[in-house]
Amino acid sequence: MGVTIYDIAERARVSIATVSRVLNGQPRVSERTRQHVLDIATQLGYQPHASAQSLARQRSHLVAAVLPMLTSYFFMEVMRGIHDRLQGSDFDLLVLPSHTLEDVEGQLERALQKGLAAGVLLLSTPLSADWIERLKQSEKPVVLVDAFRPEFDSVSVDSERGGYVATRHLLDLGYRRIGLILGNPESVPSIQRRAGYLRALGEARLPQRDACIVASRDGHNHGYTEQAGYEAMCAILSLTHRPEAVFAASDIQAVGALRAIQEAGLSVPDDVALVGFDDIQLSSYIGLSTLHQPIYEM
Amino acid sequence: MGVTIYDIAERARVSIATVSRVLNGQPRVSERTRQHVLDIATQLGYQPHASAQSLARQRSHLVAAVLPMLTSYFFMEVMRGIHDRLQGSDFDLLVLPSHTLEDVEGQLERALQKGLAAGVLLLSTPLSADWIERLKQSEKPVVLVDAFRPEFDSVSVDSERGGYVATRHLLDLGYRRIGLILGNPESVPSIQRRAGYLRALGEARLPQRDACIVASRDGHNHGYTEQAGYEAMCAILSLTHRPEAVFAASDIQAVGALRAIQEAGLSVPDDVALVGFDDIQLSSYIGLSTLHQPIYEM
DNA sequence: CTGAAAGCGCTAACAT
DNA sequence: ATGTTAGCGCTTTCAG
Repeated sequence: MGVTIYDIAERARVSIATVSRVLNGQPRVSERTRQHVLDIATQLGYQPHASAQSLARQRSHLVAAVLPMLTSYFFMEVMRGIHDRLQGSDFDLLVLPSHTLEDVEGQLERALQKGLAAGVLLLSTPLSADWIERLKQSEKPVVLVDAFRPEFDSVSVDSERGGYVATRHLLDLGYRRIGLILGNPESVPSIQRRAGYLRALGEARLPQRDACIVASRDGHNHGYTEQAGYEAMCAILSLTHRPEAVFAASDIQAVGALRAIQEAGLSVPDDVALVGFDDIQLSSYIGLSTLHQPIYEM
Repeated sequence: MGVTIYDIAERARVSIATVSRVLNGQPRVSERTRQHVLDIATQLGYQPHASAQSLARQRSHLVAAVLPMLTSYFFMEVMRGIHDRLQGSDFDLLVLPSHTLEDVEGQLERALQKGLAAGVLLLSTPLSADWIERLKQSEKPVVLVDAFRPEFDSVSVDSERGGYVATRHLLDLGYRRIGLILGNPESVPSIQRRAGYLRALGEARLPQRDACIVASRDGHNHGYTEQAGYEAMCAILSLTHRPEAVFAASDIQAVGALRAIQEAGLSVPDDVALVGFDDIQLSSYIGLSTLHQPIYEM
């Protein structure tokens, strides 16, 4: 069924060691046998057995990425970024997505499993002190994306900037009471967008009212759902001093928020201005600013 | 560095065979030793070596998914679908994304590599007769998603329906000359959306003008880019009988198309109506209709 | 119920 | 330049 180096060795009348050397491009082989072995290998359609190779070499060619399923745009961009850098590196990508925060631990466990991945990528992943310790002791290179810990190499996505820009936009339009709809409060992008939002308000010397900030506690998709947006907007609409404008941290939540506004018999933007974090429009602001070094390390 | 079954065997004063049996929940072990071994295993923080296990068992716990990077929405939904069904199956997902059609072959090769993946998932992937043959001989279970070949199990995404609904919508609004902007013509979703578009026109007994259908030949992201949408719209605008409405097969292309319209000094929808395949809005139409059986097979 | 031993396919000393 | 051999960590007969 599967062609092994033994099959090649037999046909080529050499030892498996020689075959291995040829296949790995090692020096101490005569040009003649090299060609011969190579010919037979292609002729037989040989493919190395990935697991056997990993076991013998004591290292795999897989990179595990633990990442939350947030908005599709975010997810896709991150995948694209990783993929582009993995191109030609002969590393393959193992994705360990997490719908909820609870999923994360299991996926981290997976990512650190012996003999599975050579390196670990953590995307927008909240880490407990406990896990930081385990990651450090894991011997595997760990890179954080869209999060920062002094202990690890990291790459960041400027979610803070996105939050700032969107809020600033509303301020420029003249709105003063601005609400904010976030995903789960522990979610890294939420924390950052919130920071950007607060920075914009601070610069405008406007009061920061906690009641205007509504984060979702629904764990599903880390709170980045239409339903979460709907509920958050309902909460905001019921405030005494209702905000004049609302910034939803993701487009999917904006859709839910819009529904809430309409059901309340209000209109956009006359009664309440609504700015979704329209992923496509704002894409230019989100630019992935990468630190290349860590990637090459793996 | 890594705890092996030898370490456990030594501490537990049993053979590695027994340890293996316990760890695999096999029957012929006394309850006493079972507990003992289990205790020591957790105490030592044992984790099986993934590659060693795959090699010995002659099967891996990985599923390879070859998928094109189309629109983020499509990508995400598909990932979500796969992930949900992989949940609890102890299979992990290896993603092999393709930016262009040329990438696909390399990824297919990867997916079929010995000892790597236990099963292969092909998403919206155009297959040559050559590859169909190789896939059939690969011994691995192959499942097609958003594509159909009698040779394999398949799951479909109703792109045809999406194309139909969108076109129908424009017809209902009274438009008669409707243009269509697609991704690469070979791309499966393009083919299907085109079919849906044609069906809608057919039902309305309207002529099908090929000039109104513009597919992208830019391989990048299979033609699903802002630039491709822009160019396609430019081509459409230059037609003698310019369409009154245009349906772009993806939202990202619609953005490019919009830019083209504006640059031409025209307005939407007065001069040209534009319907993007707004992923969020149409999400209900795209529903993944799944065939569960193949998944369980793997 | 448990242990010894033979692989799984490949790599990497260590010979020759 | 090439072959022999001992693992890599785990599973799985086959004996007992």
